[in-house]
Amino acid sequence: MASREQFEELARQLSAIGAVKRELGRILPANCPPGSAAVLTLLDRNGEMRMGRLAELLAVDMSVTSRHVAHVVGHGWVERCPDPDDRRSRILRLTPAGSELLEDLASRYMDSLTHHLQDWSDDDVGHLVTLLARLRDAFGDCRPARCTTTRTPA
Amino acid sequence: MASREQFEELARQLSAIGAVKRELGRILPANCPPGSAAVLTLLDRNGEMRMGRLAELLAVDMSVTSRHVAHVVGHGWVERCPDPDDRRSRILRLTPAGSELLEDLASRYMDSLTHHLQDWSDDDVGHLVTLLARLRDAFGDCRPARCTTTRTPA
DNA sequence: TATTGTTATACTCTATAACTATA
DNA sequence: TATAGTTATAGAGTATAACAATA
Repeated sequence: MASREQFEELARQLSAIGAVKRELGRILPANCPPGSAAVLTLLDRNGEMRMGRLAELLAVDMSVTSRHVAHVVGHGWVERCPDPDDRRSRILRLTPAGSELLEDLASRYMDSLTHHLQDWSDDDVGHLVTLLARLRDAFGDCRPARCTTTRTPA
Repeated sequence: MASREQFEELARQLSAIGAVKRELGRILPANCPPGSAAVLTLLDRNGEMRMGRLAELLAVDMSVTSRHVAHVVGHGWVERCPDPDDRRSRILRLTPAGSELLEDLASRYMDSLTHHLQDWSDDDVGHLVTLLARLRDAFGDCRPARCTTTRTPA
């Protein structure tokens, strides 16, 4: 188990890493904010899925997911298909235009990261990726608890 | 130099780590949003400083810094002292109340991180902290360029 | 009655631009 | 004329709550 000082330092570094996230966000196309990029990436990685599942992967409330999805659907990057098994639900699927945009995003990330991480070895990046994945995993489904309380029946 | 796939994966993990940051943000006291916590932490770590320097450390525009500082000053956690060397400038200094709050924040981070990172070794955390610091460093001062253009003289 | 998803509203964070006061 | 900092305004992200449609 790590020390208190280490945990404080970790909290600090996580706060500071926001600058890197913002910088990577700035290289995106003007009509594709980071939230949209996240949706497209997850659909590409995990295949078609329903809103609820996407909200889980994004680790945000479904209302937030709904807004992000509305944006990418509006741009033709994702389509919302009816779910034959449950008519309340909708299946989200990447369109060819969405895949094309993802290619563009990958190039942009590549450009920025090769520029900033010139002296990083393959192992350095691999190690960081592994630790970040492990950290994310350690927090599991950490979305705020939805208020499931049915209005007091009487 | 790392591969394109690794860089894509890094971009993904950085996006996903937002969930961890949000979760850590949720454990803060209601009157202390993450932006305020960041200001207090930096003043604690680096000692008193001017607005411009703080903006640099936060890696955000000075207008953003100004808002955050107004909040912590409003709560009595930081004081803005006149700078004897330059009357345009103000020196920011942590107050005793600010130091006290930082103690509370450290406990909260400690609680949450010990809970989530139970099976992490000292080395695991140390390694992650080191790599995050190096990543942040690789991006240097990545704030958006201020528009310094003097209105076209003619 | 519970669940899936949407919409309305509010709050935080960030950026741009215009402004004040010094230098 | 340039710099330090503030304020006004706008856009993106997220959370809560109320709602509609379906299970």
